[in-house]
Parts: sequence; C-alpha cells; structure tokens
Amino acid sequence: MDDRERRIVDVLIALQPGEVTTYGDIADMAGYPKHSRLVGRILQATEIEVPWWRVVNAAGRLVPGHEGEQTKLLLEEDVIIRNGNVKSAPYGRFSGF
DNA sequence: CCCCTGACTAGAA
DNA sequence: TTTCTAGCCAGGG
Repeated sequence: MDDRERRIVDVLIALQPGEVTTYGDIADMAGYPKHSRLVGRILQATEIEVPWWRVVNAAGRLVPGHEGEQTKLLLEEDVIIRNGNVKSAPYGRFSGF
C-alpha cells in the first residue's frame, strides 16, 4: 500500500454518518485532484474497513451492483434517495438541508 | 508497448 | 435532459 492509497483511506474512514461525498471530493481531500478513478479502484480492492456506502459519483448515482445494500445503509443515516440517486444528505457533498 | 476496461468527471453537443 | 468526448489513473491481457 503506497502513500496515496494510505491518505485516501484516511479520508474515507473519517467520513461520518450522514456525510455523503463523491470520488472526486475524496481525491481532493486526500491531496490528489483528478484521481477520482483511483479512489473508486481502492474502494473496490481494499481489505480495510471503510464506509464505502457514503461515497457516490458526482451525479449522486449509487454504486453499481450494490444499490440495494447501499440504499438501506444510507436511509439509516437520514439520507434522501430517489430513483437510485442520492437527493440530499445531512452533511457532505450532497448536503441540502 | 498497445489496447481495453472501470465503484470517475467536467464540459460540449 | 441525455449523450458524447476528452482527460484521468491503475490493472490485466
């Protein structure tokens, strides 16, 4: 695990309940703008426990293949979801309250 | 090294 | 609003 991966994971595990953000924002916060794809790759491959359900793409689309579980987990954190998309969340990139 | 693929994105059609 | 086009990065064949 290199330095970039470590920093990105640090940002991920720091996400709080109800805080929904995007791949691009995670990359920015970790100090690696333009590396959104790397974030997605890490989320899919890492063995470390991270709140993956609090990450969606820039359009608010849920993770392909995990919509069901992700929707359930987000609803428990008071995140508003409509048609498989995050409409708004208490905090983070999709905060609309 | 080339080509394709994907939990990505911003901007132009 | 939806679709396409470049850019972007790491992996795998």
